[in-house]
Amino acid sequence: MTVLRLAMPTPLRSLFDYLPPAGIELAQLQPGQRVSATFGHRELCGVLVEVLENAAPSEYEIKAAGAILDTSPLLTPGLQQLCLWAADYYQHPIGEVMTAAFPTRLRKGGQHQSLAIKAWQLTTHGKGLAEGALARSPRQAEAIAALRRDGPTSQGDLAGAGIKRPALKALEDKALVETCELNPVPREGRARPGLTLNQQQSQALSAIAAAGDNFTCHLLEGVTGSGKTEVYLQMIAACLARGKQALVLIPEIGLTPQTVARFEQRFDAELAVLHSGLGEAQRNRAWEAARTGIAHIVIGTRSAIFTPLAQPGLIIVDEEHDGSFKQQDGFRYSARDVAVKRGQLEACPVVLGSATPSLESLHNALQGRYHHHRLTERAGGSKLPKLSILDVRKQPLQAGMSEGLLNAVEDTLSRGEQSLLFLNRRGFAPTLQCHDCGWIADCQHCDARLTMHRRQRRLRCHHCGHNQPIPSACPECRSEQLLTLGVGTEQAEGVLREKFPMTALYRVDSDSMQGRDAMQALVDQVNGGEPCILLGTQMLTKGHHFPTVTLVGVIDMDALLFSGDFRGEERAAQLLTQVAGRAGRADRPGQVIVQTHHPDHPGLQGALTKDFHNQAIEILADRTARSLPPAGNMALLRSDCTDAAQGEQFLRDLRLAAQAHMPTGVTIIGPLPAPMQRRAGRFRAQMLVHGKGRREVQQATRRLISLAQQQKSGRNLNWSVDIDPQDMF
DNA sequence: AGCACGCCGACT
DNA sequence: GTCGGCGTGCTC
Repeated sequence: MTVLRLAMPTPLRSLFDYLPPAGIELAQLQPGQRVSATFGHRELCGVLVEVLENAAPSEYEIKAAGAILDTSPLLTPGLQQLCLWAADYYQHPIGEVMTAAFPTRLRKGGQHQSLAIKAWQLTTHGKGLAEGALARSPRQAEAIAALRRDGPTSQGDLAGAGIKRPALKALEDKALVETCELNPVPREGRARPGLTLNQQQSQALSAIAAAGDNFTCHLLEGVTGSGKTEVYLQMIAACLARGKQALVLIPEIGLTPQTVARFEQRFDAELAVLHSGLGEAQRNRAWEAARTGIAHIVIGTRSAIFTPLAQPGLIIVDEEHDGSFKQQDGFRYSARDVAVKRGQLEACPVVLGSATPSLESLHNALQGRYHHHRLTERAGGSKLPKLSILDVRKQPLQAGMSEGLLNAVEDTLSRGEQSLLFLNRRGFAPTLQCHDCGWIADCQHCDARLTMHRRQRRLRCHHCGHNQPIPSACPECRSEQLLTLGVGTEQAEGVLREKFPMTALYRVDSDSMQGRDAMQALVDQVNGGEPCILLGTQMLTKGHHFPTVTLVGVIDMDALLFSGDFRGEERAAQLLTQVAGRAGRADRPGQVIVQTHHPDHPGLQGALTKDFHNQAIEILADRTARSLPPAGNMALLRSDCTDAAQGEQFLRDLRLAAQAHMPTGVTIIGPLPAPMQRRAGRFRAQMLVHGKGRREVQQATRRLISLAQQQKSGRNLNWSVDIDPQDMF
C-alpha cells in the first residue's frame, strides 16, 4: 500500500497519512508538492513530506487525499529538510513550520503563478501575411513589423515602443496575433568593481572564498566602520561568479531603502527583496524569483531564511547579534541558527557578521566551530570615539541631563557639529504619581505603569496598547498634586528646545517617526551635515549611520545596566558599542559621554578599559562558570491564561509528572511567575529547563511536551515552548 | 487551530 | 417547544 505522509497546517505535532488521490501515478508524486486533503471536517492544503511505498496497514482508516496541487515541488529538497530539522529542534508542529515556508496565497492552496508575463506573438496566419498588407492601418502594420522583428514581446515592451492595445486587439480579431506567456530568462549576475580591501578584509574574503561550495561557518567580527559590508559585497560577487545565489538576512530595522540601493548600485543582477511591508503580489514574485533562480541575490528579514533557492551559494546574516532574528511568538525560531543549519544542509558557506557578536557566535568561533575573522581597523584610518563616564550623583539634572552633558552638546554645536543623545524611553515620563497619597497610574490589563505622553494628553501602556486621558486629579484622594517620575524622550526634547532654541532638533522614536519615509527623510537631513541634535531611542542605534555626528550622549546608562536578565550585561555592552559606533566615522574624532549613578559598575569600567571583544570574552567566562548559554542550554515552557492560579498549577502538575523522567544533568526551575505576570489581561508563568548539554535539554523538553499534551489541566489554557529563549519574560 | 457534537437556559 | 451558550473531543 502506498501512503502519502503530509504536513498539515494544524498545531498538532505529527504528520498525517493519506492514500494517493484516485488516478495519480507514483511518478507524479514528489515531496515538496502541495496536496489538498480532507482533514477532520474541512479541506486543507498540506505539503507532501514522504511517499511510503510499502506502508504497513494502519489501525485507523486512511482517507484518500483530494488532489496534487503542484506539478513539481515548490519546496526544494534542501528546504524540506530544513523545515523538518527546525520542527524537531524547536519542537514546533511540523505543519505550521512547513506552511510558513510558503507565501500566504500558496499556503492556503491558491494556484501557483509563475513569473511568466503576458506577451503577444504572430499567429501562423500573421507570419504569412504579405508585405505591404494593412497599408490603411499604419499602427497595426507597425505592430506586425515589430513582432516579426523581435518575436514574442511583452505587453509592457510593446507599449514602450508605442504599440498600444487597440492595434493589438484589432489584429487579434483578425487572427493575425495572439497572446502568449513569456518566461523570464535567467541571466548572468555581475558585480561592478568594488573598493580596494585592506589586508584584514582580503584575508576574510579569501578564507570564505576558499570554502567554495562547501559548508563552512564564518564569524566576521568587525568594528563599526571597518568595512564589513564591502566584504559581504565582494563575497556575493564571488558567489555570483560561481553561478550561485546569495541570501542576505538583515535585522528588521536594517532593511532600509539605502541598504537595497547599495546592492543595486553594486550589482548588475536580479535582486529579490522580502520583508513584512510587502504586498501579496510583490511577495509572491520575489519568492518565485528566488525559488526559480531568476534572482541572484535575495535580501530579507528573519522569515526570508525559509525562502527556497534554486542554487544556494552563500548565506549572510548581517548584525547577527540582533534580537529581531529570533521570532518571539508562535514558531520561535532563530533565523541566525536556522541559517547555519541551512548552510550545512545545502552545502554552502554561512557568514555571520557583527561589530558586537552574540556570545553564542563568539563561543562557537572560539571553540573552533566557526572560522573567526576580525576586522579591527576602521576604513580611512578614522579613530573610534573616546568614551568617558559622567558621574551624575548629586548633580542637578534637567530632564535627566546633567550640566556637563548639556555643555558638551553646546560645545559641539558651537564647532558646527552634530550631537546624538540616546534615551531608551519614549513618552514624557514613565510614571505618574500622586504627591499626596502615593497613588501610581497603573495599567488595568498589565503589571506595568502607564507612560505619560504629554503632547497626546494621554497615559499609555507600552505593553498592551491601552490608553486613557491624563487625570486632572488623583482618583484615590482627589488631590491635584500629580507628579511625573523619570524622563522620556518627549521631556528631554522640551528641555533641549528651551536650551538650544536656534538649533535643529530631531526626536527619533516610534511616536515621532510615523510613516514609511519619515526615517529616511531624517537620515538624509542629518547627513547634510548642518549642526543639529538627534535625540532618540533604540531606533537611532540600529541600521542608520550618521557619519557627521561627533558627540554621542547616553542619558541613562543605568537603565541598561540593571536589566534583570542574565543577558543584560551582554546587551548593555552591545548597545553601548553600537551607539558609540554612530559617531566619529568621518575625519573628525568623536566622543561618547555616558551618564550614570554607578560609575564603578564593573560593566561600565569594562567598557572604559576594554573593547567589546575583550568585554565579551570576560562575560563569556562568567557564563561558562555558571553553565549559562552559550555554555549551557535552556528551554522555556510558558503558560498564559486568564486565571492567575491555573497556569502555575498546570506547570506544577507538569513538573511533578516529569520529575521522574528527567535525564541527568537537567534541572527544572520554576514554575515562576513571569517578570511581568499580567500582560494584556492574561497571566503568564514559566518554567525553565536548564542543562549543560543540548541533547539532554532537548530530550527533557520533548518529555515535558508529551506530558503537557496528556495533562488535562492544559486543555483550556495556552502553553508554548521556547527553545534557546532570548528573553526570559 | 477549527469544527462538530452535546447538553442546559431564555425566547418567538 | 427550539435557538444558541461554550465545554469537550477529534483531526490520518
